[in-house]
Amino acid sequence: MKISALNGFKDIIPGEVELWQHVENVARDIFSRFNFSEIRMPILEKTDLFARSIGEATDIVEKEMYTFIDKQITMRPEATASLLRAYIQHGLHVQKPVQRLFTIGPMFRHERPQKGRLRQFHQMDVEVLGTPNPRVDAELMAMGAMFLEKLGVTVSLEMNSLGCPACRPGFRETLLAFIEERKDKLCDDCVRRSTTNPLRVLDCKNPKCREQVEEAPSIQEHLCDDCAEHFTSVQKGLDQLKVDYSLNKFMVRGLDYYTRTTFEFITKDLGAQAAVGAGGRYDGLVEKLGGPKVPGIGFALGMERLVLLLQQKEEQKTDNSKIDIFVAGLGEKASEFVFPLVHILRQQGLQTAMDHEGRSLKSQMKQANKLNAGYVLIIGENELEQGQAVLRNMATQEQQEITIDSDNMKMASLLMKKCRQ
RNA sequence: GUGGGUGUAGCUCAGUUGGUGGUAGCACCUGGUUGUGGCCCAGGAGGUCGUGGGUUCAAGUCCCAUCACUCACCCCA
Repeated sequence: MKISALNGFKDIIPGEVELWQHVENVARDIFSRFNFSEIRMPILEKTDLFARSIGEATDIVEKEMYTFIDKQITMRPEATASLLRAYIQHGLHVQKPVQRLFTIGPMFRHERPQKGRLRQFHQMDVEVLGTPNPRVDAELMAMGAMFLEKLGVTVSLEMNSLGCPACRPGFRETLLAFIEERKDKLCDDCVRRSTTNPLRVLDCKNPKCREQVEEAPSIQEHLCDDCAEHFTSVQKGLDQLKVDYSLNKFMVRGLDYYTRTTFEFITKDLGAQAAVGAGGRYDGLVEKLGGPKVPGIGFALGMERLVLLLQQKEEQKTDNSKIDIFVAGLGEKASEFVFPLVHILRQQGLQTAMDHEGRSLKSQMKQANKLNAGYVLIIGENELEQGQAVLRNMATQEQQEITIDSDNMKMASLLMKKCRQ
């Protein structure tokens, strides 16, 4: 029986991994422009951490976590909880009143895989801890937009406010009353939601529910004064930074901890998985996890989704990988001479390849061509006897004779010069 | 957890009413050039037709089961 990877788990093989590196490189570039520092956390945490942060009643905690039951530890289903745990544990709030952190890595959720959704998936997670300032909300969204634009994916930004513990319960009641009136016209899922998470009825995909919900009360009109002021300030900030966005009173978020600002970067090109990035404010969460009473806001980008979008955009990304020099040794004697020389070239910093299979020169030339080598150094029995090797420039097809020096270091520095000029 | 679709070479796919697995394309190897790449030409290698049963003289093809993949629902990045 052939062994294959687990369902929902994927290898990222050469040819594809370059795109991932590209996404990460762009992210690190943009995030550092915004003064973010990287943090890396372990993948395993105590189960309780996620139960407390994400919410006991959410699907993620109820049935999607990879948990070692006997040890009460869980592979993280998202990054925010772990990041906050590290923030609290190391007292990062004392070192700096406002922390701007990001992390990149795998997350695990036992859901049924589909397009843009795997059981092991990768997120880039960005968090700002220690400031309630609505400008930061706008700044974060602007950074996300800048990153996605730099990558070259087109998305739309949608924003909403979910209020705070002062105003959301009131809205919840108003909404429940509205739902109760037309319960018979909603889908089964929505009837269930009305008891588990009424806000979720607002973003049901069912067209009939959408129709019903059209007239539903808007949370944006039920915010308390503080939340309303925060909400308008965020919008003002986005306007100042010239970030395109639209308000979506139906957008709610799945995780319990969100307060006030929530947002999503949405694409039409990924089927059911519309969100390539999403997040929001979570002002009570750090305290809830036993940390200082500090507000926070953050968002996550789904890397699989970004990579899919990039793959769709340009069918074949031209392979730019290139090596400096291919050393072709012909015959056993030459191979023996060439073997340590190649090592010196690598020590000197040249990307160097050679063949170990004793293949013909023609075959080795083909390999060199495939590797996109800048130069090929040809050394066979003849060259060894005459003390002259051939250096071929693959682009210009020009060849020149190089004196073979028994001192590999001298030979290497000569080749360095030739190859790098 | 629920529903639909698909499983043939490393990849993309042909395969007729059941009648011997394809000179198919890409990729790989060798040769055409005593020791010189891309293009071209010739040749080669590569398969338990997802797996296990069943029907039949005969199954890649029909039936059942199972596994995997995939899309969607739920949920979510």
